[in-house]
Amino acid sequence: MGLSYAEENYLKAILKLSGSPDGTVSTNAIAAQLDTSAASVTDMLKKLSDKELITYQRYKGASLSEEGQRVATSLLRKHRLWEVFLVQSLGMTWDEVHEIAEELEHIQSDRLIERLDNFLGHPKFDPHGDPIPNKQGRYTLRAQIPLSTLVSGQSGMIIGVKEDDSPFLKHLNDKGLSIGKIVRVLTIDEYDHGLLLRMEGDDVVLSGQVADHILVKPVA
Amino acid sequence: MGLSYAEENYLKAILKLSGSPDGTVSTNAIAAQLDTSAASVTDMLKKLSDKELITYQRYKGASLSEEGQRVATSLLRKHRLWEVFLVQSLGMTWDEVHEIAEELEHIQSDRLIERLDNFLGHPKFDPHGDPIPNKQGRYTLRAQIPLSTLVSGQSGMIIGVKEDDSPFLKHLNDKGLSIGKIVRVLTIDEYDHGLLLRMEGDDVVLSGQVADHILVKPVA
DNA sequence: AATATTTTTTAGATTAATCTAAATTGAGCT
DNA sequence: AGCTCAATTTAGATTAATCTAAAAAATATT
Repeated sequence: MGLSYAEENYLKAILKLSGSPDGTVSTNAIAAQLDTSAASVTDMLKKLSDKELITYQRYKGASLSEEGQRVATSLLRKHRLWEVFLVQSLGMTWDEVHEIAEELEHIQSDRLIERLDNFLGHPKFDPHGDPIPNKQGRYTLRAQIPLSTLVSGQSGMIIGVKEDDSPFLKHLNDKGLSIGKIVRVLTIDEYDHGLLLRMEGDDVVLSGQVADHILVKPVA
Repeated sequence: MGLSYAEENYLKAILKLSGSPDGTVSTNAIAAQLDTSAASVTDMLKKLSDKELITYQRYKGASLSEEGQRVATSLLRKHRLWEVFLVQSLGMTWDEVHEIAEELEHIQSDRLIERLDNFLGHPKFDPHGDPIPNKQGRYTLRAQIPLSTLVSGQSGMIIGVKEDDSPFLKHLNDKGLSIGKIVRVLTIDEYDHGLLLRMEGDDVVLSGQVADHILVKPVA
């Protein structure tokens, strides 16, 4: 028997919040992540615990079991593969694909996903620069650091973002920033940490907060 | 606000059963189609009527409203476009795509569907030979007749099937029958109406019932 | 250590979709 | 017109997921 959308979303939230695949997560943190009440979370944690998808102790929080990790990682894999498809094949923009992938990730068919993976050429990263777990749930970690940590004169290739929300991604798009682009830091404001960047000849101004949420790979 | 999966499935069932986009459908027919109880159907018909997606009169049956037709046809469009994608792009077989498309058709995004349609080259028919409604809900009807109506010596190109269920499609696959193949009727059994066909040099035997569910376009 | 605060859980209700069993309606047949 | 029977609807329950408000446990503060 498959899991419900709700159950799957809880597992994803726990994986996301635990950061490390292991690690325990509080009821309130999950409630905030899923924008629901703590009481609902408690109910669901009991159910997931009964199904042995998580380890749960009253008042102590929850962590994914082996099986729970498997399921959650598989959802991540599906989500990210669909995002690649939407951007690469259908030509959608990276700021509009997240919500659609949020629905597509629940489609039930292992065969479909393996075919899709093959069709896309086994990509290792999604359009936001996040790594795509392989069939076994393993994924490469990429050397990525916030753009805000570069020093004046240094260059970096944009490989991802920390925030997934649409307004933020749209903001980047508007500035011409996207995956693969190489930027060079011209100046950094000492007071507010705002950046002046040069990208493909154009100069772009970026606030410190925004630069903090853009991930780059340093380039020689 | 979008509709629930359940509501969408009822609209699809009504469209399918009414044959002609108009035409009224009985409670029991819907219950049989969706493999549910008549009582459940009554509940749902009331709800859909409140939302003005159908016209419904107690004890008299239901028919789609303008808006209901729009929604149901759009579902058909999505279902069939996804089937084309699964077969054409991912290389799946026509007997395994129906159930997956059954899930994919509920994904909410008009932009996604228009992009997919474009990506696929605006196909007019799905892998089962069924016409794909355009954005406005209109679709071409193709001159298609059951294989069982051909007479001895006549040839036809396979363009579709009446049954969508997997065992049936698998059966055809096993016999080497698929969309686009041209078959010639060699003999027809007078007693049980079984057929002997020639296809690409090979001879294939088919029961009358099966031939009745295969759609062909007569070929000179 | 005792108290105050925060977090989490329990209790009790609600909504959507479904079920079974019983009552009602409509249609066909003498 | 009256009767019978199938089709349909109503009544009353059930399950999953959610909510609010109140109680209980854990944590922090004095």
